[in-house]
Amino acid sequence: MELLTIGQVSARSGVAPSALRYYEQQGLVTATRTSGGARRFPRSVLRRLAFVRAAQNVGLSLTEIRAALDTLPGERPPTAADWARLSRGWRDRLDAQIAALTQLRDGLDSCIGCGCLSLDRCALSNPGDVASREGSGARWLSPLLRRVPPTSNAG
Amino acid sequence: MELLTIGQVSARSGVAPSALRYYEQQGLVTATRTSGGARRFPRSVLRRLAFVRAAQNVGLSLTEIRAALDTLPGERPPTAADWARLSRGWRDRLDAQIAALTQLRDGLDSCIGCGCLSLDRCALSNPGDVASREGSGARWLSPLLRRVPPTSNAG
DNA sequence: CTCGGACGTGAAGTCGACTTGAGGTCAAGG
DNA sequence: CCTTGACCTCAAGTCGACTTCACGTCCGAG
Repeated sequence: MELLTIGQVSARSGVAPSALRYYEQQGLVTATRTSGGARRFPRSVLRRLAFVRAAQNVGLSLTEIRAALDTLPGERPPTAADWARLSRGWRDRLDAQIAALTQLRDGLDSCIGCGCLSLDRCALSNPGDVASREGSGARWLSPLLRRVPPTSNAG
Repeated sequence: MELLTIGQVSARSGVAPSALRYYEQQGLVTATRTSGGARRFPRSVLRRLAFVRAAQNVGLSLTEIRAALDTLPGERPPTAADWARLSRGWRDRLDAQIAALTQLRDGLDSCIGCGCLSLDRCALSNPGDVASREGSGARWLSPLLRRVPPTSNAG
């Protein structure tokens, strides 16, 4: 069994068929077609999906993930080293996210006592001390802590 | 100057007028009206907005924030202790978020070497070891690390 | 009296990552 | 032959937190 149906890929990866079709549309995965038009995925799609999943957890958008995947060789199958290279940059991202959250928590600790919540001075409502520098932008938490895909039924 | 116009509130809080109208609609803030129909906000709205902002940074949805705000007394103006009470529960949330991210990062560290990215075993693509337990749900990172409001122009 | 600017409203649009729905095809089994 | 189930496509819907738009109003200055 060399090629997988969309149902098999879905079952093995946990990614919904509709999401797989969407991913194909977005160029994140590719599939050949049977004479009848049904998708057939190579086994390697599972690793690709794992990468997508991991990248999402780190906070990358599908666009960014696509860009990363596009740097894979293409002729030869990607090696472990390829995957490692792609995910190396994530550490910084995670470190930044953790730092931002930690700062927020520490701000919380110091704020709980006073209940100040001053728009200007409180580390909670204005973390990173970035506020009111210029009129235009970049207040509050930078877009470091971004969405992680909503896990539909774990609410 | 006891009451503030929407423009003044916006300028002092960094919250766009459209957002302020939206917040009023959602019951997050209240405003009286002039004879002409223009909103007039009490100064206390600034503290409320700071609270909203902080709660968003911690990852609460506006619905949750509204629920929290609804527990405020209402007759008497909220005290520092009130605000502190509301934000006390956030620490756990932040701790959980930090823990999840840290776990993810540590998984990354151990994965970068091998580049495995196995759907089943890799801590990166399958953090928390929750996977493949049951067929239905709750794989991947739980919805702990959720959206932080998109900071419009800080991209 | 007119103009500009700040404000009002309700409806519709935006973004990301999908899901849902309607309607159709294909292969296997009874 | 007919059904069932897995698959297909394309369009539209969903969710959250807003923004944008089109159009109308109020107020003070000139």
